[in-house]
Amino acid sequence: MFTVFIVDDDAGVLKALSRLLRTRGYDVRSFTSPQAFLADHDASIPGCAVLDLAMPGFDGIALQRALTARGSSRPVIFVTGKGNIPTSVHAMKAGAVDFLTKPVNARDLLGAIARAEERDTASRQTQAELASIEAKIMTLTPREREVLSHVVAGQLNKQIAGDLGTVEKTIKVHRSRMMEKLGVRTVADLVRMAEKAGISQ
Amino acid sequence: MFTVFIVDDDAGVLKALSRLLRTRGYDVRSFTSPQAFLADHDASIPGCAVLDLAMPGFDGIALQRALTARGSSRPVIFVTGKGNIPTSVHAMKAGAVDFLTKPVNARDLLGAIARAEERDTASRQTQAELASIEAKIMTLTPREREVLSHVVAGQLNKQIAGDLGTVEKTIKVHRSRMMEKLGVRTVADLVRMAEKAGISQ
DNA sequence: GGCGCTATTGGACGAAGGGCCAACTCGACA
DNA sequence: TGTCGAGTTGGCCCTTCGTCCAATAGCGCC
Repeated sequence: MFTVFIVDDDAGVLKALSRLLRTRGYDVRSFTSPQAFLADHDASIPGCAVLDLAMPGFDGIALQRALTARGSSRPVIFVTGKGNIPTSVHAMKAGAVDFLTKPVNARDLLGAIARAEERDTASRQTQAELASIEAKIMTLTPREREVLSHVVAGQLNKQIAGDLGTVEKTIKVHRSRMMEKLGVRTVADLVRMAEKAGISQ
Repeated sequence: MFTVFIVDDDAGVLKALSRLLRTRGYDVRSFTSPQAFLADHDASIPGCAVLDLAMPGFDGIALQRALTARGSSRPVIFVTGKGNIPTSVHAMKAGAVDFLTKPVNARDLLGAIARAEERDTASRQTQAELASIEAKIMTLTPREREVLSHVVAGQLNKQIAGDLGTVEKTIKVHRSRMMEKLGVRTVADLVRMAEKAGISQ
């Protein structure tokens, strides 16, 4: 299920868009103010935000920034009645999926939402992958982590032992347990996993 | 040296921007028509394009598309006197670095060009890296390439031999020559190189 | 003091990797 | 016909890796 969070201070727009999107199978949640949207916003729900640009006190751009600031990668689609080019460009540079002008064309909006969904899905997938890897790395002991970084650097057990001030035998044990905990069987898989986690770049 | 290719049908604008950019140390090349710019355009020169959006017959957006179509990743900055939001959004989605409105603010333009330079440098670096890897892979014999893909998949020599219908000894020879040609000494380095080249995803 | 976790090390053995030397086959090319 | 590159294989030897069994030592916690 994909949720569209609509934020617009115009109740009429909110209602019209909600109806359109619900008929297309989206779960819709409407908010008349940015504050209401941000309060208790659950970033873990797959979805995108459709934001009105011009809202009193707290415009869409600021809302986009607030989302980014709190680490949410929620895709954003802007909808505006009185925007200008610099604003639209700024929004796009800040990562907006699209920037539509009112009256909103249904096809454009649905297209933008489809792209937002793709982006959200992809981003969640990478995030989940990264989180899974980091969780596994968390289970490693400090020594095992050291061995990990030396192994992905391509060092031999003997060399690692020298660097860590111990003997090859000890490295073998750490290495074996580390591979076991990370759930990989070959060095190739280990390196790919480490690359995703950004180890030893 | 970073070159700024300016395309504008207004000679006055061309002259003014050229002067500004030259004083900032950029190499500037001016064109009064998209055709003149595209003719004999050398994509190997580090630089970015500053395009006027509204030009007779062949607008900036089409020019951006033409650049993309011919495989050039030349960063593009738009400058326009009479653009609209949908156009600016489209340009940004197509990868434009920035979309400025006339009269162009010098600081904005210089900022955009600085970002374009960063992007160009980064893109050229990745391209060069990729080209270097692909060149090395080109020197491999077909058999060596097969062995390469099996090695980065984490297979043992014996398993590779089975898959390729030969014996372990033969694989060792191919493997050794392959590593030698690719200039890597460890499997870890090999996997990282293969990842960049998009092998076995 | 005992328990669990972490780090350490030893011996032993089989499996796998890698280098060196040598040789054979086959198709392309001069 | 002879040479060359590519692919193939053999033997020999050394290094490296992985694993099993076994054991010691320090540290924090109940």
